[in-house]
Amino acid sequence: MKNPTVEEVARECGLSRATVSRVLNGASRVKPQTVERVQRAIAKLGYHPNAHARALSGGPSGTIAVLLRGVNWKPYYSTLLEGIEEVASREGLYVLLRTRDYLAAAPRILEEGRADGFIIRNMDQGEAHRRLFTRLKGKEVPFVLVGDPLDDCHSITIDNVGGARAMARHFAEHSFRRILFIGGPEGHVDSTDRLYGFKLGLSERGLDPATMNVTYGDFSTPSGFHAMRAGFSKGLHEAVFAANDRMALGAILYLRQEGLRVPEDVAVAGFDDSFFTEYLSPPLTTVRQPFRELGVTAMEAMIRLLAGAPTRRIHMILPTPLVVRASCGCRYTGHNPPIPEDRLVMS
Amino acid sequence: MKNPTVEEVARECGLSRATVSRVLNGASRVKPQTVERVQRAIAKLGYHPNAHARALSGGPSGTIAVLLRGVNWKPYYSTLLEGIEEVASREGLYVLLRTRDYLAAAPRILEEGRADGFIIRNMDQGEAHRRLFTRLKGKEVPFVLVGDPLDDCHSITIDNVGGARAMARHFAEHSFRRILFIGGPEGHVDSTDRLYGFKLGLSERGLDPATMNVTYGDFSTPSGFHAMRAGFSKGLHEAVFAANDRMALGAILYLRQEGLRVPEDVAVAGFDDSFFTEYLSPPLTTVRQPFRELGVTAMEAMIRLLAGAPTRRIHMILPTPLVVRASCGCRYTGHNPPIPEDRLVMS
DNA sequence: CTGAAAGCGCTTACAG
DNA sequence: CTGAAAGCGCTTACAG
Repeated sequence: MKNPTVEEVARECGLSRATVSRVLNGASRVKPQTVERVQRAIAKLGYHPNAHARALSGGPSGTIAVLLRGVNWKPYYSTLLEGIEEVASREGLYVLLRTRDYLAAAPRILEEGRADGFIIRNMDQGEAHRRLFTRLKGKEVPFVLVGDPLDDCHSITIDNVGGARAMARHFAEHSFRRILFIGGPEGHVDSTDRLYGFKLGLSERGLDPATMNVTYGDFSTPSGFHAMRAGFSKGLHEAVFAANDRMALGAILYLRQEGLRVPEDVAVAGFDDSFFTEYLSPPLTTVRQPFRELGVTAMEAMIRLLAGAPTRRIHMILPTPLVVRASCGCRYTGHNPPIPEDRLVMS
Repeated sequence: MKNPTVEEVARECGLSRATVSRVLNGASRVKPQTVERVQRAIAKLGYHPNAHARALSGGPSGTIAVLLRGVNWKPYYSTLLEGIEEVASREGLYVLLRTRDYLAAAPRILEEGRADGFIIRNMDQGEAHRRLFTRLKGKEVPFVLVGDPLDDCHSITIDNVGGARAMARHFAEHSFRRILFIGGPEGHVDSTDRLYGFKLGLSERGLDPATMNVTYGDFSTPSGFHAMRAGFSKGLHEAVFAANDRMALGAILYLRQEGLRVPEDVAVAGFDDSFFTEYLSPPLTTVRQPFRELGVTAMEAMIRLLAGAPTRRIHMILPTPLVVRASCGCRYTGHNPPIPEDRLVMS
């Protein structure tokens, strides 16, 4: 059974295709009466405009391409996408998701006219990204970056520096002296920013960042384990700040293996506030990343760009609150035994 | 700068649009020489066929709609999508992802011609799903179900029954007698199947399933905690099997609070093999869900359907291996301290 | 406020 | 093996 077309709607209500099309698109200069006639016919026939015909004749495709780096899918992408979809669905937009070698796929998506805009998780491979961005600008297709910001692009970022800085201050309140920082892959923007913010916070409290030890992992739990061991060989630390929660977990596993108690012997903190942190023993002190808000904000920015609004660069930095639990040595009066609802449901 | 069109490619190589179009689509009856001429022109101009024009004139849209229930995003969706994308990108297909009220969105996606096929996570709301499936069949748009199978639809499922049954047998080897099953929401297919399989396994080993206690949660960690408490009030159990890992975690948290040791006092097992299970103390015995394979298999089935192949119903059930660690009382010689790579990267 | 007509960029019988 | 022409379903100046 074929879909009805504008033609048939027009016949149904005794008007022309042009008129039907007009009421379909914002009813500019159409008699209210006529609008109603058309709408009745549309309802009666169960008419839906064909997306391709629409896009081909100059309209928008109604879809936004979301490009995320997919090597090692990250569960937080779920939350990010949730935020993106929340806004997209409200605006009647569709999401074209691409996580596999998206740098290669993006130009095709662009040239084939499949997306009205792009939301891109900018991370490494700066050169290749640059080329993509230039191309997008050439075509005047709007795009917003999530993560690593660039001066001349719209971007939504998380306050890595501020979060780490707050953690440093908290460490200072505990009067920790011998501190270990476990970073992600060397050169990774997020990790670098967190290290920077952490050092900043330390010096603000009169501590010399140079006395701090630094080892590196790759954000995975096992790498945290090994980075902790490497740090351990440089001497005993009172406190460890890992650039993400999973490495913090790895560090805890190592300390436990060595018979050290957390936080009595060594305090540990992470970054992300992943769902499991509150169930660790002790519950992990960390920094919360607002993933859902990141998605919402990025898509809202996209909506504004699509509306052809201002040329002012959008540069937003979302706050990253400190979440103090017990692994730093604080007394945790929080939700363990567990709160009624998970923030993140896993099955 | 505008994209080149077939017209321009045709002019460039001195041929007609028809011919160019032919080499674009499988080069049926075109002189090899000509093919080459056209390809050169395409390369020279950096030509990409417009997706909408193509779809409008009878071709495929090249996109598959993936519908997942989004209320409470589940991290395992990341892994499922990874599998789907792996195959999709290999086949040059795009993924239109929808997780928000997809039952309402699906008809629009269908009628607007946005997808050549649908991959749908069928779970609850049977009636509404049925209507959607009928509609899809009416339009002859192929779709494959992931999860709950239906006789007259193509589907890829996970062996819930078999996995739970294997767990029951394992419990029998431990000679557990007083057993508690913690289910998901009552009536939830996955949970029901796991309960069924578990009972099956017990009776196969000469144990009477009727002696087992059952309490229910909603798959979240806190609900596992409370379900464990509810079970506790029915007497002491030697072993607990939770319908997923997060509830198993909740159960462990409750037992710990009560001063009971796992597995010495109470053995605990879960289902899913989520990333965190191996880092729990003790590492959790569970059943592995092959999420990536689920995605791969579903998309591969879609490819076959798109190729217009056989009308035989596709009904696949993927195996769910038992993962024996320490929480059941077995000696775990596995990867803790952690293995070099996470199966699931979290930040 | 409404309609007839051209055009968006492709594909596919139909001729040759 | 190749080309001229019609058509996919819509939108948008251009007239009126």
